[in-house]
Amino acid sequence: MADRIADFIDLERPPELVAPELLGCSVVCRGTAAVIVEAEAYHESEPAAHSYGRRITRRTQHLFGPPGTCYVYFTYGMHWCMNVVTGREGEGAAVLLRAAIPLTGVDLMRERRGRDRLRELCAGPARLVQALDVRETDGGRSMFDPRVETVAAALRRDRRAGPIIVRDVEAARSVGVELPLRAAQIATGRRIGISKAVELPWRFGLAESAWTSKPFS
DNA sequence: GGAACGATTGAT
DNA sequence: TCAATCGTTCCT
Repeated sequence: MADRIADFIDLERPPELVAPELLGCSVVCRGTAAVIVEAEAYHESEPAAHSYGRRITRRTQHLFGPPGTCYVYFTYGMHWCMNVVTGREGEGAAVLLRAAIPLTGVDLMRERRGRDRLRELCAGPARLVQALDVRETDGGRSMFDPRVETVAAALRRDRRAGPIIVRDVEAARSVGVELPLRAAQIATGRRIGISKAVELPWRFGLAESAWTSKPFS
């Protein structure tokens, strides 16, 4: 099963190469779906990463799992964020999903978020997790299944199933994202909310998109 | 044991 | 600009 993940996207590479390829892919979870427009790369070799210094704790254990694993963490005493593990098992690399365009189950998202404005439902890592109802217990599970290739198929899974990522060209097109993306459509910049390794341009996003957590300047 | 600090968000 | 809020990290 794990070997077939490579048929989908080659996740066994550095996060700064995987992150831009996740743009335009759809995350589907518990009756909702959204198209990814912003993501950041983190690697154990730089101090902004939770895996820096090979710190393997209860919190970070899934960050060292096989590529495709979901890493969910709690922060600021109240928020949860989700990552996709990349690289080799035990490496500690991941891509933080930061923003997406709501695609399916918008009413559910509004209910979960307690907010109405479409623009703010999935624009931010903790907002995205809340809108999709991603849970702590989803950590450690794979976010890829080669048998599930479309948003519709992902939505047909067991309602209790956690987040899964698909590359659905039609779904992306329905919210104005044409795949494959051209290089010029991918913006890069400094990662948000960190105080170390701030110079790395490892934030990736859909250029000019109104759906990112912050504009790329 | 204790202090400081978050890969954030929403209100002022 | 600032408070909320609590697990993790790091120091004593």
